[in-house]
Amino acid sequence: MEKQNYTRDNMADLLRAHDINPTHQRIEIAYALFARQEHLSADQIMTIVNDRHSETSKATVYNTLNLFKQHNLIREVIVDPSKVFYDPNTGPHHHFFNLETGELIDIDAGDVQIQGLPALPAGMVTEGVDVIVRIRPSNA
Amino acid sequence: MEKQNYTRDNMADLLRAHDINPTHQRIEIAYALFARQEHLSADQIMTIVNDRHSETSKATVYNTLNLFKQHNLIREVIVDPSKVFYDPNTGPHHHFFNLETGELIDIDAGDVQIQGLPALPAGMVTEGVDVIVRIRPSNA
DNA sequence: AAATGGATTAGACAAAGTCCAAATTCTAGG
DNA sequence: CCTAGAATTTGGACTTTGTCTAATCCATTT
Repeated sequence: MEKQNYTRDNMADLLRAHDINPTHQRIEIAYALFARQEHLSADQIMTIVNDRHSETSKATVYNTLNLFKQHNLIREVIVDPSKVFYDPNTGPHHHFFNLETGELIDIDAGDVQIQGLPALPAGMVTEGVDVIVRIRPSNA
Repeated sequence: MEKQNYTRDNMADLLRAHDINPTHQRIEIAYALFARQEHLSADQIMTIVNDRHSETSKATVYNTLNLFKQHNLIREVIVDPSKVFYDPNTGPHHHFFNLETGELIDIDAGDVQIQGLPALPAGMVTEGVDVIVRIRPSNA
Protein backbone atom coordinates (compact mmCIF):
# COMPACT_ATOMS: atom_id res chain seq x y z
CA MET A 1 0.00 0.00 0.00
CA GLU A 2 2.60 2.52 1.05
CA LYS A 3 5.73 2.73 -1.02
CA GLN A 4 8.18 1.32 1.48
CA ASN A 5 11.56 2.51 0.26
CA TYR A 6 12.16 6.21 -0.01
CA THR A 7 15.39 6.92 -1.82
CA ARG A 8 16.61 10.24 -3.10
CA ASP A 9 15.94 8.98 -6.63
CA ASN A 10 12.37 8.19 -5.70
CA MET A 11 12.07 11.69 -4.33
CA ALA A 12 13.06 13.19 -7.68
CA ASP A 13 10.34 11.14 -9.36
CA LEU A 14 7.84 12.08 -6.70
CA LEU A 15 8.60 15.76 -7.17
CA ARG A 16 8.29 15.51 -10.95
CA ALA A 17 4.98 13.68 -10.52
CA HIS A 18 3.78 16.75 -8.66
CA ASP A 19 5.11 19.20 -11.25
CA ILE A 20 7.98 20.33 -9.11
CA ASN A 21 11.41 20.81 -10.56
CA PRO A 22 13.60 18.45 -8.50
CA THR A 23 16.58 20.40 -7.28
CA HIS A 24 19.21 19.29 -4.82
CA GLN A 25 17.67 21.11 -1.91
CA ARG A 26 14.12 20.09 -2.69
CA ILE A 27 15.11 16.45 -2.87
CA GLU A 28 16.81 16.65 0.50
CA ILE A 29 13.83 18.30 2.12
CA ALA A 30 11.39 15.81 0.63
CA TYR A 31 13.65 12.96 1.68
CA ALA A 32 13.79 14.24 5.25
CA LEU A 33 10.01 14.17 5.48
CA PHE A 34 9.17 11.04 3.53
CA ALA A 35 11.96 8.75 4.69
CA ARG A 36 10.96 9.42 8.27
CA GLN A 37 7.21 9.61 7.75
CA GLU A 38 7.08 11.99 10.67
CA HIS A 39 5.59 15.36 11.46
CA LEU A 40 8.41 17.88 11.40
CA SER A 41 8.65 21.62 11.94
CA ALA A 42 10.54 23.88 9.54
CA ASP A 43 13.20 24.21 12.17
CA GLN A 44 13.65 20.47 12.56
CA ILE A 45 13.89 20.09 8.80
CA MET A 46 16.54 22.81 8.71
CA THR A 47 18.58 20.90 11.25
CA ILE A 48 18.24 17.55 9.52
CA VAL A 49 19.10 18.88 6.10
CA ASN A 50 22.11 20.83 7.31
CA ASP A 51 23.31 18.16 9.69
CA ARG A 52 26.74 17.44 8.21
CA HIS A 53 27.65 20.40 6.04
CA SER A 54 25.42 23.41 5.67
CA GLU A 55 23.54 23.09 2.41
CA THR A 56 20.22 24.84 2.56
CA SER A 57 19.23 28.27 3.76
CA LYS A 58 16.30 29.12 5.96
CA ALA A 59 14.58 30.95 3.10
CA THR A 60 14.79 27.87 0.91
CA VAL A 61 13.37 25.61 3.59
CA TYR A 62 10.35 27.86 3.98
CA ASN A 63 9.98 28.43 0.24
CA THR A 64 10.18 24.74 -0.43
CA LEU A 65 7.72 23.69 2.24
CA ASN A 66 5.20 26.19 0.94
CA LEU A 67 5.79 25.00 -2.59
CA PHE A 68 5.22 21.38 -1.56
CA LYS A 69 2.05 22.39 0.24
CA GLN A 70 0.69 24.20 -2.82
CA HIS A 71 1.34 21.14 -4.95
CA ASN A 72 -0.36 18.85 -2.44
CA LEU A 73 2.77 16.92 -1.69
CA ILE A 74 2.63 17.64 2.02
CA ARG A 75 0.15 19.14 4.45
CA GLU A 76 0.33 21.68 7.24
CA VAL A 77 -0.80 20.66 10.69
CA ILE A 78 -1.78 23.46 13.03
CA VAL A 79 -1.92 22.22 16.62
CA ASP A 80 1.02 23.70 18.41
CA PRO A 81 0.57 27.41 19.11
CA SER A 82 4.25 28.09 18.54
CA LYS A 83 5.02 26.34 15.27
CA VAL A 84 3.59 24.66 12.20
CA PHE A 85 4.20 20.99 11.51
CA TYR A 86 4.52 19.50 8.05
CA ASP A 87 3.05 16.10 7.35
CA PRO A 88 4.09 13.90 4.42
CA ASN A 89 0.78 12.06 4.72
CA THR A 90 -1.74 13.89 2.53
CA GLY A 91 -4.38 11.19 2.71
CA PRO A 92 -7.42 11.94 4.84
CA HIS A 93 -6.49 11.50 8.46
CA HIS A 94 -6.64 13.09 11.86
CA HIS A 95 -4.31 13.43 14.82
CA PHE A 96 -3.68 12.62 18.40
CA PHE A 97 -1.72 15.48 19.91
CA ASN A 98 0.34 14.69 22.99
CA LEU A 99 0.13 17.85 25.06
CA GLU A 100 3.14 16.87 27.16
CA THR A 101 5.62 16.11 24.44
CA GLY A 102 4.15 17.86 21.42
CA GLU A 103 4.17 14.55 19.57
CA LEU A 104 1.63 13.92 16.82
CA ILE A 105 0.17 10.51 15.97
CA ASP A 106 -1.85 9.87 12.83
CA ILE A 107 -5.41 8.61 12.97
CA ASP A 108 -6.62 7.08 9.74
CA ALA A 109 -9.75 8.92 8.66
CA GLY A 110 -11.24 5.82 7.07
CA ASP A 111 -12.72 4.61 10.33
CA VAL A 112 -13.81 7.97 11.65
CA GLN A 113 -17.31 9.27 11.11
CA ILE A 114 -18.48 12.71 12.03
CA GLN A 115 -22.21 13.30 12.23
CA GLY A 116 -24.45 16.20 13.06
CA LEU A 117 -22.38 19.05 11.70
CA PRO A 118 -24.63 22.00 10.90
CA ALA A 119 -25.08 23.33 7.38
CA LEU A 120 -22.31 25.55 6.09
CA PRO A 121 -22.84 29.28 5.91
CA ALA A 122 -24.28 30.33 2.54
CA GLY A 123 -21.85 30.36 -0.37
CA MET A 124 -19.22 28.36 1.44
CA VAL A 125 -17.70 24.99 0.67
CA THR A 126 -15.72 22.68 2.87
CA GLU A 127 -12.02 22.56 2.24
CA GLY A 128 -11.36 19.91 4.86
CA VAL A 129 -12.16 18.70 8.34
CA ASP A 130 -9.50 18.31 10.99
CA VAL A 131 -10.03 16.36 14.16
CA ILE A 132 -7.48 16.83 16.90
CA VAL A 133 -7.66 14.66 19.98
CA ARG A 134 -5.64 16.32 22.68
CA ILE A 135 -4.21 13.69 25.01
CA ARG A 136 -2.02 13.61 28.08
CA PRO A 137 -0.56 11.03 30.47
CA SER A 138 -3.20 9.82 32.95
CA ASN A 139 -0.90 10.35 35.94
CA ALA A 140 -0.62 14.10 35.47
CA MET B 1 -29.52 30.05 28.94
CA GLU B 2 -26.62 32.41 28.39
CA LYS B 3 -26.26 35.28 30.77
CA GLN B 4 -27.23 38.06 28.41
CA ASN B 5 -25.86 41.19 30.04
CA TYR B 6 -22.16 41.38 30.58
CA THR B 7 -21.30 44.36 32.72
CA ARG B 8 -18.01 45.12 34.33
CA ASP B 9 -19.58 44.28 37.68
CA ASN B 10 -20.61 40.89 36.40
CA MET B 11 -17.07 40.36 35.25
CA ALA B 12 -15.75 40.91 38.76
CA ASP B 13 -18.16 38.28 40.04
CA LEU B 14 -17.24 35.93 37.25
CA LEU B 15 -13.56 36.28 38.04
CA ARG B 16 -14.13 35.68 41.74
CA ALA B 17 -16.21 32.62 40.89
CA HIS B 18 -13.13 31.27 39.15
CA ASP B 19 -10.78 32.13 42.01
CA ILE B 20 -9.23 35.04 40.20
CA ASN B 21 -8.55 38.28 42.00
CA PRO B 22 -10.54 40.83 39.99
CA THR B 23 -8.23 43.69 39.18
CA HIS B 24 -8.91 46.63 36.92
CA GLN B 25 -7.00 45.16 33.97
CA ARG B 26 -8.41 41.69 34.38
CA ILE B 27 -11.94 43.02 34.41
CA GLU B 28 -11.35 44.98 31.22
CA ILE B 29 -9.86 41.99 29.44
CA ALA B 30 -12.66 39.68 30.54
CA TYR B 31 -15.19 42.31 29.52
CA ALA B 32 -13.65 42.61 26.07
CA LEU B 33 -14.04 38.89 25.48
CA PHE B 34 -17.39 38.22 27.15
CA ALA B 35 -19.29 41.30 26.09
CA ARG B 36 -18.46 40.55 22.46
CA GLN B 37 -18.66 36.78 22.66
CA GLU B 38 -16.10 36.67 19.90
CA HIS B 39 -12.84 34.93 19.20
CA LEU B 40 -10.08 37.48 19.70
CA SER B 41 -6.31 37.40 19.44
CA ALA B 42 -4.07 38.82 22.14
CA ASP B 43 -3.31 41.68 19.81
CA GLN B 44 -6.96 42.52 19.21
CA ILE B 45 -7.60 42.46 22.94
CA MET B 46 -4.65 44.81 23.45
CA THR B 47 -6.18 47.24 21.00
CA ILE B 48 -9.66 47.09 22.46
CA VAL B 49 -8.53 47.52 26.04
CA ASN B 50 -6.21 50.42 25.23
CA ASP B 51 -8.59 52.08 22.82
CA ARG B 52 -9.08 55.43 24.54
CA HIS B 53 -6.22 55.85 26.98
CA SER B 54 -3.48 53.29 27.32
CA GLU B 55 -4.19 51.16 30.35
CA THR B 56 -2.75 47.74 30.01
CA SER B 57 0.66 46.51 28.94
CA LYS B 58 1.39 43.69 26.55
CA ALA B 59 2.86 41.57 29.34
CA THR B 60 -0.32 41.90 31.36
CA VAL B 61 -2.53 40.93 28.43
CA TYR B 62 -0.55 37.74 27.91
CA ASN B 63 -0.28 37.00 31.63
CA THR B 64 -3.98 37.51 32.08
CA LEU B 65 -5.06 35.41 29.14
CA ASN B 66 -2.89 32.56 30.37
CA LEU B 67 -4.29 32.98 33.85
CA PHE B 68 -7.85 32.85 32.51
CA LYS B 69 -7.01 29.76 30.53
CA GLN B 70 -5.56 27.99 33.55
CA HIS B 71 -8.72 28.75 35.51
CA ASN B 72 -10.96 27.49 32.71
CA LEU B 73 -12.52 30.84 32.13
CA ILE B 74 -11.55 30.95 28.47
CA ARG B 75 -10.10 28.57 25.91
CA GLU B 76 -7.35 28.75 23.34
CA VAL B 77 -8.21 28.03 19.73
CA ILE B 78 -5.32 26.98 17.52
CA VAL B 79 -6.27 27.27 13.86
CA ASP B 80 -4.37 30.19 12.44
CA PRO B 81 -0.69 29.45 12.03
CA SER B 82 0.28 32.97 12.95
CA LYS B 83 -1.68 33.65 16.12
CA VAL B 84 -3.70 32.12 18.92
CA PHE B 85 -7.35 33.02 19.41
CA TYR B 86 -9.08 33.18 22.76
CA ASP B 87 -12.63 32.00 23.10
CA PRO B 88 -14.94 32.98 25.96
CA ASN B 89 -17.06 29.92 25.24
CA THR B 90 -15.65 27.07 27.32
CA GLY B 91 -18.59 24.75 26.70
CA PRO B 92 -17.96 21.83 24.35
CA HIS B 93 -18.02 23.11 20.82
CA HIS B 94 -16.19 23.08 17.54
CA HIS B 95 -15.40 25.62 14.83
CA PHE B 96 -15.86 26.63 11.26
CA PHE B 97 -12.72 28.40 10.14
CA ASN B 98 -13.07 30.76 7.19
CA LEU B 99 -9.81 30.44 5.34
CA GLU B 100 -10.35 33.69 3.45
CA THR B 101 -11.09 35.99 6.33
CA GLY B 102 -9.70 34.12 9.32
CA GLU B 103 -13.13 34.29 10.94
CA LEU B 104 -14.20 31.62 13.41
CA ILE B 105 -17.78 30.44 13.88
CA ASP B 106 -18.87 28.23 16.77
CA ILE B 107 -20.45 24.85 16.20
CA ASP B 108 -22.33 23.54 19.20
CA ALA B 109 -20.90 20.16 20.12
CA GLY B 110 -24.25 18.86 21.35
CA ASP B 111 -25.32 17.80 17.88
CA VAL B 112 -21.96 16.48 16.72
CA GLN B 113 -21.07 12.84 17.04
CA ILE B 114 -17.65 11.42 16.28
CA GLN B 115 -17.39 7.68 15.84
CA GLY B 116 -14.64 5.24 15.06
CA LEU B 117 -11.75 6.91 16.84
CA PRO B 118 -9.10 4.33 17.71
CA ALA B 119 -8.14 3.51 21.29
CA LEU B 120 -5.80 5.96 22.96
CA PRO B 121 -2.16 5.05 23.41
CA ALA B 122 -1.54 3.28 26.73
CA GLY B 123 -1.53 5.47 29.81
CA MET B 124 -3.12 8.42 28.04
CA VAL B 125 -6.38 10.20 28.67
CA THR B 126 -8.31 12.55 26.45
CA GLU B 127 -8.14 16.19 27.35
CA GLY B 128 -10.48 17.26 24.59
CA VAL B 129 -11.45 16.82 20.98
CA ASP B 130 -11.35 19.70 18.54
CA VAL B 131 -13.07 19.60 15.19
CA ILE B 132 -12.14 22.31 12.73
CA VAL B 133 -14.07 22.59 9.49
CA ARG B 134 -12.02 24.66 7.11
CA ILE B 135 -14.32 26.50 4.73
CA ARG B 136 -13.97 28.94 1.86
CA PRO B 137 -16.22 30.85 -0.56
CA SER B 138 -17.45 28.54 -3.32
CA ASN B 139 -16.46 31.02 -6.05
CA ALA B 140 -12.74 30.89 -5.30
C1' DA C 1 30.20 30.40 -24.28
C1' DA C 2 26.47 33.79 -23.79
C1' DA C 3 21.78 34.48 -22.57
C1' DT C 4 17.74 33.41 -20.14
C1' DG C 5 15.03 32.38 -16.32
C1' DG C 6 14.35 29.73 -12.37
C1' DA C 7 16.37 28.65 -7.71
C1' DT C 8 19.05 29.81 -3.79
C1' DT C 9 21.25 32.79 -0.52
C1' DA C 10 22.38 36.03 3.37
C1' DG C 11 20.71 38.96 6.07
C1' DA C 12 17.44 42.53 7.28
C1' DC C 13 12.96 42.72 8.88
C1' DA C 14 8.29 41.80 11.18
C1' DA C 15 5.13 39.80 14.44
C1' DA C 16 3.92 36.90 18.38
C1' DG C 17 5.07 35.84 22.63
C1' DT C 18 8.30 35.42 26.90
C1' DC C 19 11.04 37.11 30.60
C1' DC C 20 12.69 40.00 34.27
C1' DA C 21 13.80 43.49 37.46
C1' DA C 22 11.75 47.70 38.94
C1' DA C 23 7.68 50.25 40.06
C1' DT C 24 3.06 50.35 41.42
C1' DT C 25 -1.09 48.94 43.82
C1' DC C 26 -3.51 46.40 47.24
C1' DT C 27 -4.30 44.46 51.81
C1' DA C 28 -4.10 43.60 56.56
C1' DG C 29 -2.26 44.78 61.02
C1' DG C 30 -1.15 48.08 64.24
C1' DC D 1 -4.27 56.58 59.00
C1' DC D 2 0.30 54.36 58.06
C1' DT D 3 3.16 50.87 56.73
C1' DA D 4 5.21 46.25 55.62
C1' DG D 5 4.61 42.55 52.66
C1' DA D 6 2.40 40.42 48.95
C1' DA D 7 0.36 40.60 44.55
C1' DT D 8 0.10 42.80 40.21
C1' DT D 9 1.59 45.53 36.47
C1' DT D 10 5.02 47.66 33.61
C1' DG D 11 8.53 48.74 29.96
C1' DG D 12 11.71 47.02 27.43
C1' DA D 13 14.95 43.68 26.06
C1' DC D 14 14.93 39.28 24.14
C1' DT D 15 13.64 34.90 21.46
C1' DT D 16 11.49 32.43 17.92
C1' DT D 17 8.99 31.75 13.76
C1' DG D 18 8.43 33.20 9.52
C1' DT D 19 8.74 36.75 5.43
C1' DC D 20 11.01 39.64 2.10
C1' DT D 21 14.46 41.33 -1.12
C1' DA D 22 18.19 42.15 -3.95
C1' DA D 23 22.16 39.84 -5.42
C1' DT D 24 24.08 35.63 -6.88
C1' DC D 25 24.13 31.04 -8.62
C1' DC D 26 23.07 27.43 -11.81
C1' DA D 27 21.11 24.73 -15.61
C1' DT D 28 19.52 24.66 -20.18
C1' DT D 29 19.23 26.16 -24.71
C1' DT D 30 21.14 27.92 -28.56
